[in-house]
Amino acid sequence: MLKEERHKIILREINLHNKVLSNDLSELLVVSEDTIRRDLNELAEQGLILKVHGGAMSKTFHYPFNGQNQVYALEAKKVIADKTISLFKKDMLILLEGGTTIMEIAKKIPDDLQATFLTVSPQVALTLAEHENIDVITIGGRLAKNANIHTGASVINELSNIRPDLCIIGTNGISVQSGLTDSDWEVVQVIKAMIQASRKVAVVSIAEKFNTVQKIKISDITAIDYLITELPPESSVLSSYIKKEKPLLL
Amino acid sequence: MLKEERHKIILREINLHNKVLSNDLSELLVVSEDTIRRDLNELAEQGLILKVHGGAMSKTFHYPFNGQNQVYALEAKKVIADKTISLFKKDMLILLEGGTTIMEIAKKIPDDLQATFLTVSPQVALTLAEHENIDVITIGGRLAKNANIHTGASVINELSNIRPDLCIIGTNGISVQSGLTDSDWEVVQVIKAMIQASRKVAVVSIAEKFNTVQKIKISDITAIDYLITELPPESSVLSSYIKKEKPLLL
DNA sequence: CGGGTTTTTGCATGAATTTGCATACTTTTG
DNA sequence: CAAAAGTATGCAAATTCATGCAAAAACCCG
Repeated sequence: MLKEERHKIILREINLHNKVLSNDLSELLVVSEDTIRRDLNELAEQGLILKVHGGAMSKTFHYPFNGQNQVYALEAKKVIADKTISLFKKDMLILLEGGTTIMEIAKKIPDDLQATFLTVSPQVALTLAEHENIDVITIGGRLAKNANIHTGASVINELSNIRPDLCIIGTNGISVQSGLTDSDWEVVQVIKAMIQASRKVAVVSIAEKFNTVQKIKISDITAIDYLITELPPESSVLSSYIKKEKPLLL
Repeated sequence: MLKEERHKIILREINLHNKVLSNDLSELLVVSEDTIRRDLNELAEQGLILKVHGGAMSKTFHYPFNGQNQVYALEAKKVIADKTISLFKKDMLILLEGGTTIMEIAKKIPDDLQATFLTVSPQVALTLAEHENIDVITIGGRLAKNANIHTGASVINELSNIRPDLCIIGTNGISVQSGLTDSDWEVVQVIKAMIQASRKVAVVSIAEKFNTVQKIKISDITAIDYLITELPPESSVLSSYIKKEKPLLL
């Protein structure tokens, strides 16, 4: 059997069934597993497949949603992401909302972090799934078209049954007077439930959103444990948000 | 024996079997392997064949993966998508699984269709959300990394509480003997529950997957109402799958 | 036909590729 | 954390390959 012939059969198997085990291939092609491994490595180097422990997978599944439009204030959001990730510890149960800032966080999570993530956003779920060592659980429900997060009674209900260590929400409006605000009633209900469920709440927001107010109130600032922006904690914009040392600035 | 004559025979052999071994050719044509090698090199230079270690292979057979990250057998899947969409009617409740074929369906749904879609795949959910007039409900759960669909007890449980009009599943293996099969236990449980929940079940699969068997059984062919491939319904490959006019071929 | 030229062929040699095994190492799993 | 499964690495045997060369065959043209 020619090597290239094996390669074709392997590619076919993967394209047909999305994944293969070295074990099965070695039986199917009647060669040693070493040879199969060498084949898989070659195909992976050519970028045709994705090598994983014990076999290989189709690349097709991974990240079809990368062609996103440009993210506004991307650099600031990356800074926020790094700060936020410093809160993540091993074996934590972490609840993530949706939005572009949260997406940056999901992207930048270190590959060696072991933790379980819950999210109401399909995009965030898919991004999280790229990291080997984390478990991803999606809280399903009606997909709100504008925000692309799951909403509705079932989401609220599921949230009432969990108790995450930490919850990260990106807000639409934040001000000392009105607290956290948003413009979509359904989304507000979900975020309220998220805050209610979690032991600690972190709000991530670029400085530009500070002192803006939307139509519907989510919560007071006092309910927030961490407030994370791209600015240094001692920044003057932030000082007015602090009452009795809460929230903690990062 | 003239060189050109040998070349013709070699090309015929390759077109016939898609590959040749230098060894076999040397016996067949009663010349030394060196000569065969020289022949193969010449043919390869003319771009007629693909020279590989130990022999040569057909060039045309060199696989339907055009670029990288491309969907395998995309055209076939688009044909399947069109056929499948013809089953969708106004106000239906339709349950979709995941996978590249289902993704093509999700993309091609007409914008004027009013219906509610349920899915266990974040990718499918996001794609569906692009269409104005449909409601999208994600069934959440633990995100299985390899298949990118939600699995686990919560998914099974949620599925037991709904009764969709139609369920579309893409299978991993399908054969008359073993029915629908897959290689991932968690995924199998979900698909079983999907079939159980739904009034009608449609299976979509490219013809290439027919008569392949994976390790875990999902269901018998008799549980399927519609079987949709890129081939015309009268195709001979399909006839053996029909017992008592079920499933209906599209 | 025939002699010179070109092309083709087979062989020898050493180099390169491929494969399976042994070993030590890493990852996964219960 | 220990057993099991999977992986990387080096190595040796077998096969295949490139190259140079000389003999054989084919070709050309008068």
